[in-house]
Amino acid sequence: MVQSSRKSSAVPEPTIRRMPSYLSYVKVLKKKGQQFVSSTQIANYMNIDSTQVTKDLSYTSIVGKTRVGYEVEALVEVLSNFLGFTVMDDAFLIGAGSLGSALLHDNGLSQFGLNIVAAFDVDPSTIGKNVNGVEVYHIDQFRDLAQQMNVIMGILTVPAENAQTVADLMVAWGIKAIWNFTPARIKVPDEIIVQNTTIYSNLAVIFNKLHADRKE
Amino acid sequence: MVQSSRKSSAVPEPTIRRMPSYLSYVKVLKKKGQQFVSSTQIANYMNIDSTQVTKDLSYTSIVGKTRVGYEVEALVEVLSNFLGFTVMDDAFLIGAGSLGSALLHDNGLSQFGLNIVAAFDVDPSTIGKNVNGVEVYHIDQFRDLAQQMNVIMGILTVPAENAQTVADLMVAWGIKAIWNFTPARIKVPDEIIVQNTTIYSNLAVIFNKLHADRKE
DNA sequence: AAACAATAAAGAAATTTTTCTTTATTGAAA
DNA sequence: TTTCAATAAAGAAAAATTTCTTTATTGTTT
Repeated sequence: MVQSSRKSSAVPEPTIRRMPSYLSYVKVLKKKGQQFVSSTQIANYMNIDSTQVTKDLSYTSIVGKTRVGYEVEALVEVLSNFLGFTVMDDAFLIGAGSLGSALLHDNGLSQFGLNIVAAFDVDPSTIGKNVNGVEVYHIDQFRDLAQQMNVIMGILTVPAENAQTVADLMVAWGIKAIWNFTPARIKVPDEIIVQNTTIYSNLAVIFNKLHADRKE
Repeated sequence: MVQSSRKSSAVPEPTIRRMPSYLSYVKVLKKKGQQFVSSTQIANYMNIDSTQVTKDLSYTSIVGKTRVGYEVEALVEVLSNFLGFTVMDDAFLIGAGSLGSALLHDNGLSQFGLNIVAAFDVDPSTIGKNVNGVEVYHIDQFRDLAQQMNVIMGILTVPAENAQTVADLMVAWGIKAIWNFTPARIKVPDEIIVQNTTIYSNLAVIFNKLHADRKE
């Protein structure tokens, strides 16, 4: 079976995944007043090879200076832009349970270009509440609000068994991307972007390493 | 700069990362009473190539039957064991803020072999509370409890600026693996396993795809 | 009973990603 | 001023991962 593969971009996904960490780090340096940072310094922080950093940064417009490194301020600027963190995108969050409200509490998201404008649930005890400045509505109000609000992303934090149902609603209501925090794999039309984020994969990786250690 | 690379295992990490999803899915099938599952079916669910599934499963001990597939019950068993989800490991969680308590509320973790036995914080308003059955202690009590409890993993959900300090404590107190949910990159001795889990990487990937679409 | 179709498995090929090597540049030290 | 060392950048090589191809098997249909 062959999978349809939209050549997502010229930039390797591993590179994209490392960049937010570079950015976090360089922001700290900026705060400290450091003016230049070398690939070696970033690599040391990240525990990766320095040529990896150079190569990753070569996908952006920044150019480093031999023997000096990259200008910190410019690098923050360039990375933020490159990653799309400077233009704010609006999102809805559906499922205001424990994970959902943790995300609502995470003010870091807005720093990375994501603005959660409203949350939805079906649980009467959460509806009407205001979580860290975000109003929780009944899910039936989703459609009306979505049209008013020009929201392109839906954050899916409902129980796994409801994931597909809610995803279908999201698609019907015009969402472009779904950030799926449930372990369920949802089916959506090709043009909809889905990003699955499940922490259990990470747990598996840890256990695998722990186990390997035990065997050695 | 060359990085020390402990050849973590013979099994590719991407494979390890996909396996928990296979497991989740096959568990659902088991509940439904389905007796066999083909690589094609799993691949279809996961939206990946079916040979990928076959190859991934070949790292385990299971053997499929031509024209039939894999026995569901056996597959659940084999995958759970392979991933180390059947032996419960004990963990401490440090930082009982919004993300921390979301993790405490996630009963799925115990299904995947992780048992959070205690939580720690410095905030007087959370100390002494019981979150979903887990007691929250002052961080000073960490050492005593760690020795009593044979805990091998520390879950790090403190603010980024405290990550290194707390990681140092964890190491000093004999933890073997750190699951780092902060954006900070921590420095620990080589033998300590660190797994960084930051959701912002996923956000970057989504934005990258959204952007690519806009450009097309 | 024979032909067919769906599948697992193993290995080869292709692709992607990382690491290595080389070169040129430039600030700092001698 | 000259030499040295640290660095970025580009390209080559290596390694890892995914996809493709082939083969053998076996349930189902004719």
